[in-house]
Amino acid sequence: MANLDQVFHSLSDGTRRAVIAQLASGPANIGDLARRHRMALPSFMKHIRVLEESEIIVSRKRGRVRTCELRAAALTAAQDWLAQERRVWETRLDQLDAFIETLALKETTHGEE
Amino acid sequence: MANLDQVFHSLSDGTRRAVIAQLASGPANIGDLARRHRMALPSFMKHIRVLEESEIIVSRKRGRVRTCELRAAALTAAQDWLAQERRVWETRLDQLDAFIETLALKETTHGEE
DNA sequence: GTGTTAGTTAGCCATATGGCTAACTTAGAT
DNA sequence: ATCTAAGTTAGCCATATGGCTAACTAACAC
Repeated sequence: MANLDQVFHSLSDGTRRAVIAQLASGPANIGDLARRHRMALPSFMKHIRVLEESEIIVSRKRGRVRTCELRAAALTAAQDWLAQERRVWETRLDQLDAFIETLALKETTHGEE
Repeated sequence: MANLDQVFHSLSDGTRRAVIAQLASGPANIGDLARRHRMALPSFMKHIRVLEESEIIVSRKRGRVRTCELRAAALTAAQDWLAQERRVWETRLDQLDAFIETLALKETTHGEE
């Protein structure tokens, strides 16, 4: 299962996010991907490996070309974590709102006494 | 504005994610936060600084205690990026489905000829 | 078979990361 | 005025990161 540390680490680099964006519109092989990022192949390969270890992409080699493909599951894990935290955060703010509302109400009541 | 590199980097560490989770249910001061993570204060402070530089939290000091609070905007930026990529990804899969559907239809038609 | 092409491996380098201790600075408490 | 508590700063250390070049391997093209 995708490890959040690795997934978020993968996402923390612009080159890797660009690769993800490209793969979202369909599989591609490493050469094509690398050409768009002015970077030596071995450097680029490190990014591919990071993405692969975090299970954001999978790749397989046929002949001498390796093609990469996006796996959505890891990204889903990241989204889920964020969504959950947002839920907690928003619930709290709602309760805070409600609390302030009751305070305001009381003051009005007092004011009318 | 929150920088995605920094935001995702912040999220790539379990300690920092735990801090975010705690702050989602309300502000807290650094001492309280640190106590839950068996870690020397200066080490913990580095995490706080990372979170602050990525604008995920803000903090201010009153007297000698510093209290931290979550800022949702940075997390929203991360969520938005993920959502956008998912949109591209899913659109493509839908089109792929549709394409396969038409293929299947054609075959059926041919079969009936 | 000789080249050429697509990846890969090995290894170098500078900087960043994530932990620590020790020593310092204030702010409150007595 | 002292003592204590909450942060902070400085600096050490091992490892990770993100880039590079050079040299190697394995396919495909002629």
